[in-house]
Amino acid sequence: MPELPEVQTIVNELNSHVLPRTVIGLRECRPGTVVRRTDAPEPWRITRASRRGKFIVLHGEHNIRLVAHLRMTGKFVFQSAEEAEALYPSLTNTSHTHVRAQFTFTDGSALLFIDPRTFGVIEVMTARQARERLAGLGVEPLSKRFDTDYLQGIFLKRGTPVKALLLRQELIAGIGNIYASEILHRAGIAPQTPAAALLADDLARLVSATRRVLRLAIRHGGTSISDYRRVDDKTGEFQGMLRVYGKPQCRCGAVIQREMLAGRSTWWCPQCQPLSDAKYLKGGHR
DNA sequence: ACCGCGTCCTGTTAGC
DNA sequence: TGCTAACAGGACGCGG
Repeated sequence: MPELPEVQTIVNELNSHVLPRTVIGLRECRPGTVVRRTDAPEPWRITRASRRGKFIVLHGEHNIRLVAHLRMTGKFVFQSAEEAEALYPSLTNTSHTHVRAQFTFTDGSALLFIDPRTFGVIEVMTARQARERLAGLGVEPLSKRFDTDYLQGIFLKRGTPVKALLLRQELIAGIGNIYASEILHRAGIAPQTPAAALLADDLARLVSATRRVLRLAIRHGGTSISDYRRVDDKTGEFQGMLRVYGKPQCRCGAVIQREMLAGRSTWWCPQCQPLSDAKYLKGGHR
């Protein structure tokens, strides 16, 4: 589920509503959810949260970092001291099911890690280990390094459909299945287009569409398709601005097509994102 | 190097 | 209505 805009929204809300706080307990409610690569002597203070790709990093004293990945269905839900106390001592028996881990803070408040499909993980590690963990990620699509030159480099001689490459975290960090479709639609590029067949003009539109879509989505608190919720349990608002993902019809009137590409459902408008054979024949950039 | 597939899980929905 | 199968926002590892 959570892609860059959702993860950024969560990080922003952790920073504005939850952190800094001091942890007196990190309880693993389901084995395998919390991976301890270093000791975190409690209590310890979490000062702030940051994002790298789709990872959430919680920065703490004693050089401790918590690196969390929400995968498909993970979410953080904050409980004030009053809310947490009302449910004590049946901590797992909260109004939420699927609580996989729980942070308890010195002021009695709590942060729940909820994840029905249990793919999500929270890793406790040192700052150095965290750097290594995240070292393999590609450029941040909202950074200056993400430009047409960069795309040209990673698309060079690749016949892979451009959408499959947008999803590769070691190339570009943070784009997932929904935004890949939305970005390509706004760039006017068919998802099946072989990456190397994109022209300089296409790359420029792809860069600007990526920035535009991700920024807009962040501004609207992300996309809530089914179970994504913000830390305060509110929904995001970007789902109202989706143009192809899950849509029957494009605003241009054409019927939206759906196809499995690289194992993921892919949505596009055949009219706004034409498959141009002429481009392939020319091949390469420029 | 690349592709598709199965895998980790649970929940929801579409179809019979 | 009730059962079953397909599918779901992610990522990794395998074999071809």
